[in-house]
Amino acid sequence: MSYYEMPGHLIRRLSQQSNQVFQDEMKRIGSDVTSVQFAAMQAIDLHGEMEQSQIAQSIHYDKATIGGVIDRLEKRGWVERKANPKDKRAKLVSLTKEGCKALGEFTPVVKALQDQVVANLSAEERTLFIKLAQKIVS
Amino acid sequence: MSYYEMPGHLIRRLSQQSNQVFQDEMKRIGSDVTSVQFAAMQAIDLHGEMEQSQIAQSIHYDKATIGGVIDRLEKRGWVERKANPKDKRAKLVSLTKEGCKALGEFTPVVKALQDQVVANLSAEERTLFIKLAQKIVS
DNA sequence: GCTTTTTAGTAAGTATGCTTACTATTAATG
DNA sequence: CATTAATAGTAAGCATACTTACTAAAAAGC
Repeated sequence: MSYYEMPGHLIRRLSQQSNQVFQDEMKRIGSDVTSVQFAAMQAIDLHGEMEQSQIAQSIHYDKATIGGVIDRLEKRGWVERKANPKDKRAKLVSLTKEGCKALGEFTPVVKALQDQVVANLSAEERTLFIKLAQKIVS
Repeated sequence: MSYYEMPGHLIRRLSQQSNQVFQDEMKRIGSDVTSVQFAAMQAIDLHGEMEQSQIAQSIHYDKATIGGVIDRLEKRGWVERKANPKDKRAKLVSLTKEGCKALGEFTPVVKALQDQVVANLSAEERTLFIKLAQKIVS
Protein backbone atom coordinates (compact mmCIF):
# COMPACT_ATOMS: atom_id res chain seq x y z
CA MET A 1 0.00 0.00 0.00
CA SER A 2 1.49 3.33 -1.07
CA TYR A 3 1.76 6.13 1.41
CA TYR A 4 -0.64 8.16 -0.68
CA GLU A 5 -3.31 5.51 -0.40
CA MET A 6 -3.14 5.25 3.37
CA PRO A 7 -6.27 6.59 5.04
CA GLY A 8 -4.17 8.02 7.85
CA HIS A 9 -2.11 10.13 5.51
CA LEU A 10 -5.07 11.22 3.42
CA ILE A 11 -7.01 12.23 6.50
CA ARG A 12 -4.13 14.40 7.66
CA ARG A 13 -4.08 16.10 4.29
CA LEU A 14 -7.84 16.62 4.44
CA SER A 15 -7.49 18.17 7.86
CA GLN A 16 -4.74 20.46 6.67
CA GLN A 17 -6.73 21.61 3.65
CA SER A 18 -9.89 22.10 5.68
CA ASN A 19 -8.12 24.25 8.26
CA GLN A 20 -6.44 26.27 5.54
CA VAL A 21 -9.76 27.10 3.90
CA PHE A 22 -11.26 28.02 7.27
CA GLN A 23 -8.40 30.29 8.18
CA ASP A 24 -8.29 31.96 4.75
CA GLU A 25 -12.01 32.67 4.70
CA MET A 26 -11.96 34.05 8.24
CA LYS A 27 -9.00 36.24 7.39
CA ARG A 28 -10.97 37.50 4.39
CA ILE A 29 -13.71 38.82 6.69
CA GLY A 30 -11.10 40.25 9.04
CA SER A 31 -11.21 37.67 11.82
CA ASP A 32 -8.69 35.18 13.12
CA VAL A 33 -11.18 32.97 14.95
CA THR A 34 -10.19 29.30 14.70
CA SER A 35 -12.35 26.36 13.70
CA VAL A 36 -12.23 24.98 17.22
CA GLN A 37 -13.28 28.30 18.72
CA PHE A 38 -16.16 28.49 16.26
CA ALA A 39 -17.21 24.94 17.07
CA ALA A 40 -17.24 25.68 20.78
CA MET A 41 -19.22 28.91 20.34
CA GLN A 42 -21.75 27.17 18.11
CA ALA A 43 -22.24 24.42 20.67
CA ILE A 44 -22.75 26.94 23.47
CA ASP A 45 -25.21 28.92 21.36
CA LEU A 46 -27.16 25.77 20.54
CA HIS A 47 -27.43 24.46 24.10
CA GLY A 48 -27.43 27.71 26.06
CA GLU A 49 -25.45 27.62 29.29
CA MET A 50 -23.11 24.65 29.27
CA GLU A 51 -20.54 23.09 31.53
CA GLN A 52 -17.10 22.76 29.96
CA SER A 53 -17.36 19.00 30.13
CA GLN A 54 -20.60 19.14 28.12
CA ILE A 55 -18.94 21.29 25.47
CA ALA A 56 -16.06 18.86 25.27
CA GLN A 57 -18.44 15.94 24.92
CA SER A 58 -20.68 17.55 22.33
CA ILE A 59 -17.89 18.42 19.93
CA HIS A 60 -15.62 15.52 20.90
CA TYR A 61 -12.72 17.34 22.44
CA ASP A 62 -10.49 16.55 25.33
CA LYS A 63 -11.44 18.47 28.49
CA ALA A 64 -7.93 19.91 28.81
CA THR A 65 -8.05 21.19 25.25
CA ILE A 66 -11.47 22.76 25.69
CA GLY A 67 -10.27 24.46 28.86
CA GLY A 68 -7.64 26.33 26.87
CA VAL A 69 -10.11 27.18 24.11
CA ILE A 70 -12.56 28.63 26.64
CA ASP A 71 -9.68 30.57 28.22
CA ARG A 72 -8.97 32.29 24.92
CA LEU A 73 -12.65 32.88 24.13
CA GLU A 74 -13.08 34.41 27.57
CA LYS A 75 -10.05 36.63 27.06
CA ARG A 76 -11.62 37.92 23.84
CA GLY A 77 -14.88 38.63 25.65
CA TRP A 78 -16.93 36.17 23.61
CA VAL A 79 -17.86 33.82 26.44
CA GLU A 80 -18.07 34.03 30.21
CA ARG A 81 -17.68 31.49 32.99
CA LYS A 82 -20.03 31.44 35.95
CA ALA A 83 -20.11 29.19 38.98
CA ASN A 84 -22.66 26.42 38.82
CA PRO A 85 -24.73 26.58 42.04
CA LYS A 86 -25.81 22.97 41.58
CA ASP A 87 -22.27 21.66 41.25
CA LYS A 88 -19.38 23.46 42.84
CA ARG A 89 -16.87 21.62 40.67
CA ALA A 90 -18.39 22.79 37.41
CA LYS A 91 -18.49 26.14 35.64
CA LEU A 92 -21.28 27.33 33.39
CA VAL A 93 -20.09 28.81 30.13
CA SER A 94 -22.31 31.12 28.09
CA LEU A 95 -21.94 33.46 25.13
CA THR A 96 -21.68 37.17 25.82
CA LYS A 97 -23.50 39.72 23.67
CA GLU A 98 -20.30 40.30 21.74
CA GLY A 99 -19.92 36.55 21.35
CA CYS A 100 -23.46 36.24 19.96
CA LYS A 101 -22.80 39.02 17.50
CA ALA A 102 -19.48 37.54 16.41
CA LEU A 103 -21.00 34.08 15.98
CA GLY A 104 -23.75 35.60 13.84
CA GLU A 105 -21.11 37.02 11.53
CA PHE A 106 -19.09 33.81 11.35
CA THR A 107 -21.91 31.33 10.78
CA PRO A 108 -22.88 32.13 7.16
CA VAL A 109 -19.20 32.28 6.19
CA VAL A 110 -18.47 28.92 7.80
CA LYS A 111 -21.49 27.31 6.14
CA ALA A 112 -20.39 28.67 2.79
CA LEU A 113 -16.80 27.51 3.13
CA GLN A 114 -17.84 23.89 3.70
CA ASP A 115 -18.35 23.53 -0.04
CA GLN A 116 -14.95 25.01 -0.64
CA VAL A 117 -13.34 22.33 1.50
CA VAL A 118 -14.66 19.63 -0.83
CA ALA A 119 -14.50 21.82 -3.94
CA ASN A 120 -12.94 19.07 -6.05
CA LEU A 121 -15.97 16.83 -5.62
CA SER A 122 -19.27 16.87 -7.49
CA ALA A 123 -22.49 17.33 -5.55
CA GLU A 124 -23.13 13.59 -5.48
CA GLU A 125 -19.60 12.85 -4.38
CA ARG A 126 -19.87 15.40 -1.57
CA THR A 127 -22.98 13.73 -0.21
CA LEU A 128 -21.26 10.38 -0.44
CA PHE A 129 -18.11 11.64 1.26
CA ILE A 130 -20.11 13.07 4.14
CA LYS A 131 -21.97 9.78 4.51
CA LEU A 132 -18.76 7.76 4.55
CA ALA A 133 -17.06 10.14 6.97
CA GLN A 134 -20.02 9.98 9.32
CA LYS A 135 -19.92 6.21 9.20
CA ILE A 136 -16.20 6.13 10.00
CA VAL A 137 -16.52 8.29 13.11
CA SER A 138 -19.83 6.79 14.27
CA MET B 1 -26.70 22.34 7.38
CA SER B 2 -26.16 20.68 10.74
CA TYR B 3 -22.80 20.83 12.41
CA TYR B 4 -22.49 17.08 12.12
CA GLU B 5 -22.87 17.24 8.34
CA MET B 6 -20.18 19.85 7.85
CA PRO B 7 -17.12 18.42 6.07
CA GLY B 8 -14.85 20.59 8.23
CA HIS B 9 -16.16 19.09 11.44
CA LEU B 10 -16.20 15.54 10.11
CA ILE B 11 -12.64 15.86 8.86
CA ARG B 12 -11.49 16.99 12.28
CA ARG B 13 -13.16 13.95 13.82
CA LEU B 14 -11.54 11.68 11.24
CA SER B 15 -8.18 13.18 12.04
CA GLN B 16 -8.71 12.71 15.75
CA GLN B 17 -9.75 9.09 15.32
CA SER B 18 -6.91 8.32 12.96
CA ASN B 19 -4.32 9.73 15.33
CA GLN B 20 -5.84 7.86 18.23
CA VAL B 21 -5.58 4.54 16.42
CA PHE B 22 -1.99 5.31 15.44
CA GLN B 23 -0.98 6.21 18.94
CA ASP B 24 -2.72 3.21 20.50
CA GLU B 25 -1.16 0.73 18.11
CA MET B 26 2.29 2.21 18.59
CA LYS B 27 1.88 2.11 22.33
CA ARG B 28 0.90 -1.54 21.99
CA ILE B 29 4.27 -2.35 20.43
CA GLY B 30 6.03 -0.23 23.04
CA SER B 31 6.78 2.88 20.99
CA ASP B 32 5.60 6.45 21.19
CA VAL B 33 6.59 7.45 17.66
CA THR B 34 4.08 9.85 16.14
CA SER B 35 2.39 9.65 12.75
CA VAL B 36 4.33 12.67 11.54
CA GLN B 37 7.63 11.20 12.64
CA PHE B 38 6.79 7.96 10.86
CA ALA B 39 5.80 9.83 7.71
CA ALA B 40 9.08 11.74 7.70
CA MET B 41 11.14 8.60 8.28
CA GLN B 42 9.30 6.76 5.52
CA ALA B 43 9.94 9.60 3.09
CA ILE B 44 13.64 9.68 3.95
CA ASP B 45 13.90 5.90 3.56
CA LEU B 46 12.20 6.05 0.19
CA HIS B 47 14.31 8.84 -1.27
CA GLY B 48 17.59 8.27 0.54
CA GLU B 49 19.38 11.45 1.60
CA MET B 50 16.97 14.37 1.54
CA GLU B 51 17.00 18.06 2.24
CA GLN B 52 14.49 19.15 4.85
CA SER B 53 12.64 21.17 2.28
CA GLN B 54 12.23 18.06 0.13
CA ILE B 55 10.83 16.13 3.07
CA ALA B 56 8.40 18.93 3.77
CA GLN B 57 7.32 19.00 0.15
CA SER B 58 6.93 15.25 -0.25
CA ILE B 59 4.63 14.80 2.73
CA HIS B 60 3.06 18.26 2.51
CA TYR B 61 4.29 19.81 5.71
CA ASP B 62 5.36 23.29 6.57
CA LYS B 63 9.15 23.69 6.64
CA ALA B 64 9.05 25.08 10.19
CA THR B 65 7.05 22.07 11.36
CA ILE B 66 9.37 19.58 9.69
CA GLY B 67 12.35 21.31 11.29
CA GLY B 68 10.98 20.49 14.72
CA VAL B 69 10.13 16.93 13.72
CA ILE B 70 13.67 16.35 12.44
CA ASP B 71 15.00 17.86 15.68
CA ARG B 72 13.17 15.25 17.71
CA LEU B 73 14.09 12.40 15.36
CA GLU B 74 17.73 13.46 15.57
CA LYS B 75 17.56 13.59 19.36
CA ARG B 76 16.29 10.01 19.36
CA GLY B 77 19.14 8.96 17.11
CA TRP B 78 16.89 7.89 14.22
CA VAL B 79 18.09 10.45 11.68
CA GLU B 80 21.19 12.56 11.20
CA ARG B 81 21.82 15.92 9.55
CA LYS B 82 24.84 16.49 7.35
CA ALA B 83 25.99 19.60 5.54
CA ASN B 84 25.17 19.64 1.84
CA PRO B 85 28.42 20.43 -0.02
CA LYS B 86 26.44 21.57 -3.06
CA ASP B 87 24.30 24.05 -1.12
CA LYS B 88 25.54 25.62 2.07
CA ARG B 89 22.03 26.63 3.09
CA ALA B 90 20.68 23.10 3.00
CA LYS B 91 21.19 20.08 5.24
CA LEU B 92 21.02 16.47 4.11
CA VAL B 93 18.93 14.27 6.35
CA SER B 94 19.34 10.50 6.36
CA LEU B 95 18.24 7.55 8.47
CA THR B 96 20.70 6.09 10.94
CA LYS B 97 21.03 2.34 11.41
CA GLU B 98 18.80 2.59 14.46
CA GLY B 99 16.32 4.63 12.42
CA CYS B 100 16.24 1.98 9.70
CA LYS B 101 15.66 -0.73 12.25
CA ALA B 102 12.92 1.24 14.00
CA LEU B 103 11.20 2.02 10.70
CA GLY B 104 11.29 -1.66 9.83
CA GLU B 105 9.41 -2.42 13.02
CA PHE B 106 6.87 0.34 12.55
CA THR B 107 5.99 -0.21 8.91
CA PRO B 108 3.96 -3.44 9.13
CA VAL B 109 2.09 -2.10 12.14
CA VAL B 110 1.26 1.17 10.39
CA LYS B 111 0.08 -0.65 7.29
CA ALA B 112 -2.12 -2.89 9.39
CA LEU B 113 -3.66 -0.06 11.37
CA GLN B 114 -4.86 1.70 8.23
CA ASP B 115 -7.77 -0.71 8.06
CA GLN B 116 -8.53 -0.05 11.68
CA VAL B 117 -8.89 3.68 10.97
CA VAL B 118 -11.73 2.96 8.56
CA ALA B 119 -12.96 -0.10 10.44
CA ASN B 120 -16.59 0.96 10.21
CA LEU B 121 -16.53 0.79 6.42
CA SER B 122 -16.89 -2.22 4.14
CA ALA B 123 -14.09 -3.05 1.72
CA GLU B 124 -15.90 -1.31 -1.16
CA GLU B 125 -16.59 1.75 0.98
CA ARG B 126 -12.96 1.95 2.01
CA THR B 127 -11.82 2.01 -1.60
CA LEU B 128 -14.40 4.65 -2.36
CA PHE B 129 -13.42 6.77 0.63
CA ILE B 130 -9.77 6.69 -0.37
CA LYS B 131 -10.70 7.70 -3.91
CA LEU B 132 -12.82 10.60 -2.71
CA ALA B 133 -10.19 11.76 -0.22
CA GLN B 134 -7.51 11.67 -2.89
CA LYS B 135 -9.74 13.73 -5.17
CA ILE B 136 -10.36 16.33 -2.47
CA VAL B 137 -6.67 16.90 -1.78
CA SER B 138 -5.54 16.63 -5.38
C1' DG C 1 -23.23 7.67 57.26
C1' DC C 2 -18.76 6.60 55.73
C1' DT C 3 -15.66 5.08 52.43
C1' DT C 4 -14.60 4.54 47.68
C1' DT C 5 -15.07 5.84 43.12
C1' DT C 6 -16.13 9.01 39.70
C1' DT C 7 -16.28 13.50 37.84
C1' DA C 8 -15.03 18.77 36.74
C1' DG C 9 -11.59 21.56 36.05
C1' DT C 10 -6.70 23.01 36.10
C1' DA C 11 -1.65 22.50 35.60
C1' DA C 12 2.42 20.95 33.45
C1' DG C 13 4.57 18.68 29.77
C1' DT C 14 5.12 17.18 24.87
C1' DA C 15 4.25 17.31 19.90
C1' DT C 16 2.15 19.04 16.13
C1' DG C 17 1.22 22.83 12.65
C1' DC C 18 0.93 27.17 11.37
C1' DT C 19 2.58 32.39 11.05
C1' DT C 20 6.03 36.13 10.53
C1' DA C 21 10.70 37.57 10.82
C1' DC C 22 15.44 36.74 10.27
C1' DT C 23 20.17 35.12 8.37
C1' DA C 24 22.83 32.99 4.99
C1' DT C 25 23.22 31.49 0.54
C1' DT C 26 21.99 30.71 -4.19
C1' DA C 27 19.56 31.87 -8.51
C1' DA C 28 17.82 35.14 -11.71
C1' DT C 29 17.83 39.38 -14.06
C1' DG C 30 19.32 43.32 -16.10
C1' DC D 1 29.06 41.36 -13.03
C1' DA D 2 26.15 43.66 -9.77
C1' DT D 3 21.73 43.90 -8.01
C1' DT D 4 17.51 41.74 -6.94
C1' DA D 5 14.70 37.92 -5.96
C1' DA D 6 14.08 33.42 -4.28
C1' DT D 7 15.25 29.64 -1.23
C1' DA D 8 16.90 26.73 3.13
C1' DG D 9 16.74 26.63 7.62
C1' DT D 10 15.96 28.56 12.27
C1' DA D 11 13.61 31.27 15.86
C1' DA D 12 9.77 33.02 18.29
C1' DG D 13 4.99 33.09 18.99
C1' DC D 14 0.32 31.21 19.05
C1' DA D 15 -3.31 27.62 19.06
C1' DT D 16 -4.52 23.17 19.03
C1' DA D 17 -4.62 18.31 21.10
C1' DC D 18 -3.18 15.02 23.76
C1' DT D 19 -1.06 12.88 28.32
C1' DT D 20 -0.55 12.34 33.42
C1' DA D 21 -1.11 14.26 37.88
C1' DC D 22 -3.58 16.98 41.00
C1' DT D 23 -7.53 19.23 43.88
C1' DA D 24 -12.15 19.67 45.00
C1' DA D 25 -16.60 18.03 44.97
C1' DA D 26 -20.29 14.83 43.96
C1' DA D 27 -22.09 9.93 43.46
C1' DA D 28 -22.12 5.21 44.44
C1' DG D 29 -21.65 1.29 47.33
C1' DC D 30 -21.87 -0.94 51.45
